[in-house]
Amino acid sequence: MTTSSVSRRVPVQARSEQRLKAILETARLVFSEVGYACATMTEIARRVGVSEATIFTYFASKRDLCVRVLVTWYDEIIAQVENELPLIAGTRSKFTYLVRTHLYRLTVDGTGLCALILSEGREKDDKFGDVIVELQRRYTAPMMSVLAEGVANGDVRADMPLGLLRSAVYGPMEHVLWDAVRKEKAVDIEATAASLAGLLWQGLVPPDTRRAALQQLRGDIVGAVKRFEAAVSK
Amino acid sequence: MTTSSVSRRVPVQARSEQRLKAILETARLVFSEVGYACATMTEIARRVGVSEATIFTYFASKRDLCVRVLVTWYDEIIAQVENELPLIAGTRSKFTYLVRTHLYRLTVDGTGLCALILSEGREKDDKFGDVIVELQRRYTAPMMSVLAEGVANGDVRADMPLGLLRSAVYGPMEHVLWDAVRKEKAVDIEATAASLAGLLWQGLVPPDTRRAALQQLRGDIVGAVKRFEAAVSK
Amino acid sequence: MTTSSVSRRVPVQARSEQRLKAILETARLVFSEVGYACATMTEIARRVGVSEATIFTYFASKRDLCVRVLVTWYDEIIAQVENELPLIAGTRSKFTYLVRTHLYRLTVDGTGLCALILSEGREKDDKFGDVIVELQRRYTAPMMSVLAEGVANGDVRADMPLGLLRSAVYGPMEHVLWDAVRKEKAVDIEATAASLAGLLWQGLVPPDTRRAALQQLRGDIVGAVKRFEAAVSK
Amino acid sequence: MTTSSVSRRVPVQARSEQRLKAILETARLVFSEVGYACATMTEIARRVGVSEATIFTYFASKRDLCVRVLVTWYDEIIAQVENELPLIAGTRSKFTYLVRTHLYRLTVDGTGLCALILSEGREKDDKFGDVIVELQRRYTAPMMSVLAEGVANGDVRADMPLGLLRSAVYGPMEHVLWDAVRKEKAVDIEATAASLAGLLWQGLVPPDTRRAALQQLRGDIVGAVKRFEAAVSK
DNA sequence: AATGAATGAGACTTCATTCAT
DNA sequence: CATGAATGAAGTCTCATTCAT
Repeated sequence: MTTSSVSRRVPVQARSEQRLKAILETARLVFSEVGYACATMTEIARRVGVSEATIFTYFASKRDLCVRVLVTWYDEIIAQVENELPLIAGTRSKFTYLVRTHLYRLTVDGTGLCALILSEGREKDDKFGDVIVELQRRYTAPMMSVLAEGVANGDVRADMPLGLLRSAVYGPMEHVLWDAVRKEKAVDIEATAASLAGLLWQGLVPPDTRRAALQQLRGDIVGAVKRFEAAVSK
Repeated sequence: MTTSSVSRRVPVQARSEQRLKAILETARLVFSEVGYACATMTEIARRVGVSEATIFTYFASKRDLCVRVLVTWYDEIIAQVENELPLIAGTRSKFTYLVRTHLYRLTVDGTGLCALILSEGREKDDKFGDVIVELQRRYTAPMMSVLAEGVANGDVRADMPLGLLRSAVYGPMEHVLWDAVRKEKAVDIEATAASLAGLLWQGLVPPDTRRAALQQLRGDIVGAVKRFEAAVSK
Repeated sequence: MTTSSVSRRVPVQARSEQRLKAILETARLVFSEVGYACATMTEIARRVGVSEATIFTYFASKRDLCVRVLVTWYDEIIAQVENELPLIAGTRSKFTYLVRTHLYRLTVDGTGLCALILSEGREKDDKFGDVIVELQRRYTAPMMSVLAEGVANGDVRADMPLGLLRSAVYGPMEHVLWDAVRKEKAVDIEATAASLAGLLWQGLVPPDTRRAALQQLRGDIVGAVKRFEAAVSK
Repeated sequence: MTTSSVSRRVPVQARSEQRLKAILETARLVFSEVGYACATMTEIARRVGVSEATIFTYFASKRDLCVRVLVTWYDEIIAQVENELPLIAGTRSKFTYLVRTHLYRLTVDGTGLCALILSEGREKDDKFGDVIVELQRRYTAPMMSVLAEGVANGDVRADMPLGLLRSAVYGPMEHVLWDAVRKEKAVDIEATAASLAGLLWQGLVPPDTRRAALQQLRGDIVGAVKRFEAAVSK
């Protein structure tokens, strides 16, 4: 009311876009906090400061709003990763980066969205179609690449399906965060990320690394002996 | 249906207990499938083949029914573990057993209950009071003991909080199963359990034990060789 | 259970009658406490210590039970009054007796039944038919007789319809008791009865009896004196 | 119906306020007729001609609706009395005015609300908190003042607690009206008010008024005699 | 006679969604 | 574009009542 009469020169389109963003952000919060089923359009509208009807001029339905929230969220984080990951070298470094980033994201945005995805993503009557599955696939793609790469160059064990490795990586992180939320205690992201990355990486490296190390050691010794014999025989 | 037409000699009490069990089982299914909020008494009643009102003669409320479902489920699995675990010797064997059992349970009952617990366990307005938290604690107690024991006797790394280890263990399993559910493909429990247990265990052992020793040995030899070669080449 | 095997020689009929009485008494209590609508068969059954179904073998319906409760209650009090009233002589004494008795009854049984009658007796869809009206009529009959008698012999004012007098008498008593119940404070029946009876009786006596006579006498004397003075002063 | 086809120029706001009033009025009726427990939102909605849900956009709950009905009703009548009472002089005139006004109110609105207040006001589980008690207090405040005033200046007997006087005053009126409702016959308000006020007032005046009249008479006579003797002795 | 079990009908309440303005 | 108002559909829960045993 007060605002509209004074605010000049805000292009019509812009106002709409701001509003759209506001709704998306608020919805993200609300869905995060209480889950899809318990979230109400009334609450979202109230927080944004518009009427419920207004939301329906931007989004066709509650479901639609939720999907857009998820897509937006994923897009942000995927973009970030796609920007930063290439700057990092080494399988292990990349792995550690992804772990930290994931943990960071979840912590900042609450685990709500995560829970949302996990909870709602599994309904039989695929309320959200395959949207979530696809987003999840895109989101985990970089990690999958890193792991695949690792497998290829021998940094990562090749004796398990990649899918299992992915679970072994993402599972703990979600678990850590739910724990944190449940106990309402803050997580020391950096420390946790480092610990988890360490533990997981140790689990991920080929179990034969030690044998390999032995092989290498033997190679070294054999080489040294050979060189020694060569030197001696001169 | 089948029963009702000829139902003879079903002792009065028995009928009631069967009903109770039927409701519990059906409710377990329904809650698993769609979560607490989306599950409806109507649907549960429909599947059991009774009127909604009947359910309310057995359970005071939807919440009550759900709590009883969870308690029942946990009680079963906890009992099983408490029976079998003592028969197993060795930290690693116990660990592997617990992983397999957990995986097996989740697979058989669907991950629904698991999701239920994780989703509903985190609501601010503790709809379920501390019931869930306590159940969860009892359930994970054996694993925590095994890990603690391992830490004590040097089988398990001592450089991380136990809580983190727990997350590192349970997280992947849930993840694996959601994946399976999402893709509606069966899980080869034995194989998956073996793989996961292997991977996780490798992550759990103290990073410095044998490998570090190997590294040191190799370092020593390489150093010696170098010094020797240097001496020779002079 | 325990009882039935030992209790010998209680004639079948008697057991039934005891039970019937027990139900009636409990129902009276419950209806008194919470009113017809809020009273539940479950609660009554629980207090009596029988199953709900049992009550339905004694009473056709909740409504029926309630009517029987009222009839029983009225019958008791009506019988009492019909026994005692004839022993009392004098309009005013009878009046006072009735006031005290009414107050006493209501206080002992709680005002609940009274409220019940007043609340439920006025429903359009005469749930209770004319049962209540008729009971009420029988109950107030003695008081009406006393008042009519009083009017006949000049003890009670004749310038108002009897119905109004009845209201003037019973209204305050109910009011007093509701007040008491609302404030949860005990009523000093004797004192209150005396006060009320006094106040009401003073209102009931013909306004013109003694006072009017007095007025007239005074008028006469004053007139005579004036005339006399006038005559003298001339 | 009539409105909807042509509804022009009904200001947006107005429609809503009309609705609110319509609901309040209808609810007042329904609650009056059948009491709180038996009144259903369905019935109220049906009579107003809206859906049940609509009512819930105006009132948070059945209880809320009922409270608002009561408050509205009381506010109206309290306002009226506070306007008119100061214009009247003399304890007795004020008393009579209040009796007539009360009777009039109750007759117009039915005694239903009154019953509602009395019935619901006494529930143990203070469904309505102290709302009713407070309203009742405000409503009867003017009468209490008048009575207190009367006691102070000797117009009203001082030998009973005010509370008892209040009961003696309000009780009969409610009784009269219930009678009327039960018999579905109209009440001649003016006549009944006059009669009741007369009867009650007579009960309320100090019982020694007659003795006072006698005293006065004797005084008159003694005075006259004195004047007579004085005249004679001249 | 007594009852355990079951239920139909209906209560209040919530909420996503529509629509005229 | 924004919204006040309205609502249908559905949800949880209550309770008097029935019936086979």
